[in-house]
Amino acid sequence: MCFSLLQIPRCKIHTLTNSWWGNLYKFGRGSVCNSSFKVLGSDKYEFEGGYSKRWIRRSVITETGGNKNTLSSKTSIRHEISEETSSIKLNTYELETTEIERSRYYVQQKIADNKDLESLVTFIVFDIETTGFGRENNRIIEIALQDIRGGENSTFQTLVNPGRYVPNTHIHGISSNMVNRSGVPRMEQLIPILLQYIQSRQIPGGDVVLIAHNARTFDVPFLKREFSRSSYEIPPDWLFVDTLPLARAVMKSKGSKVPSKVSLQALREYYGIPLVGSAHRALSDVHSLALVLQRLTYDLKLPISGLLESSFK
DNA sequence: GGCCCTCTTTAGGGCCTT
Repeated sequence: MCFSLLQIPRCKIHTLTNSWWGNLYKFGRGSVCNSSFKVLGSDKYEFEGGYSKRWIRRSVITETGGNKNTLSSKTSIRHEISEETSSIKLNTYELETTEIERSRYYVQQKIADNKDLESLVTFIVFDIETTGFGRENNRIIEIALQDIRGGENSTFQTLVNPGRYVPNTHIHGISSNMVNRSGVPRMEQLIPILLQYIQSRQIPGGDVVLIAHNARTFDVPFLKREFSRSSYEIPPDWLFVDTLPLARAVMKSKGSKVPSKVSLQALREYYGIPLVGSAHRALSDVHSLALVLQRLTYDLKLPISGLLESSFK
C-alpha cells in the first residue's frame, strides 16, 4: 500500500542548487503532485512494493503464533570515592569524545575520498520492539530492517525470543506466547544471521548506514547492549543516523512546536503517509520511517553527504 | 538518557523510544 505512493506519476524535476540534490532526490508526493525528486539515490534507490513473501528472508521468518495481519513475520572516604568516580566519568567522556571525533573524521574522509557516495553507501532503516524502555532490564522481541534501495530480500524481519515474560503486549501486540517458543530465535542465534544479512546488502568497499527514529538514545544503545550480552560487538564499519534531530530541524523550520510534533506517528500523519499493518510493529514502523526519511531529507535539502555527516558510530 | 525549550543556565519539564 505505502509503495503505491511511489507509483504516482512524476511531473517535474526541481531545479536544485545543490549538485547532489538533483541526482539524489526523486519522490512523488501524493498530495503535491507538481514535483518529483530522487530520495537517497537514483532510480535504483526507489522502493518497491508489496508485502510479498519474497520480501522476507526466509531463514529468519519466525512463527508469530497468532495475528496474521501483523507483518511477517560520597566525609573523607566518601570524598575520595567521589573524586575517583569523577575521574572515571571524565575518562569515559574523553574516550567518547575521541570516538565521536574519530567517527566524524572517518565520515568526512569518506566523503572527501568518494565522489560517488551514492553507489557505495547502503542505507538500511531499522526498528526494534522490546519488552520495555530500559536496556539493562529489557530485551528485544522483534527487529526489522529495510534496505531502501529495494530489490530482492530488501527487508528482514523476525521475532526474537527474549526468554522472559512480555509485559507490554498492549503496546505492540506481541505476546509472551508469540516469542517464547522454540521456532523463535534467541538474540545470540539471530545476531550471526543479522550480520550476514547486512553484509549481503553491503556494497564491497562501501559503508552501511543504519537509520532509526530516536536511534541515538534508544535503538542503538539497546542493540549494542544485546550484542554485548551475546559476546558480539557492533561492526566498526556500521554508521548510524537518528531521524529524530532531523525531524526536529524540519519542524523548527516550519515553525511548529518542536516537542509535540516529532514522534514517528506524528511525522507519518504530518506527511500523510498511510499506516500499513500495525503501528508499533517493527516492519510497519520501518516502512513508515523509510517514507518519513524521504520527506525529511527533502525538506532539509539534505544530500547523502549531509546525511552521512549527521551519522555517528 | 539525550535533546530541546523556556516562565533558563545555580533549572525544570517535555518529548522520543517500548
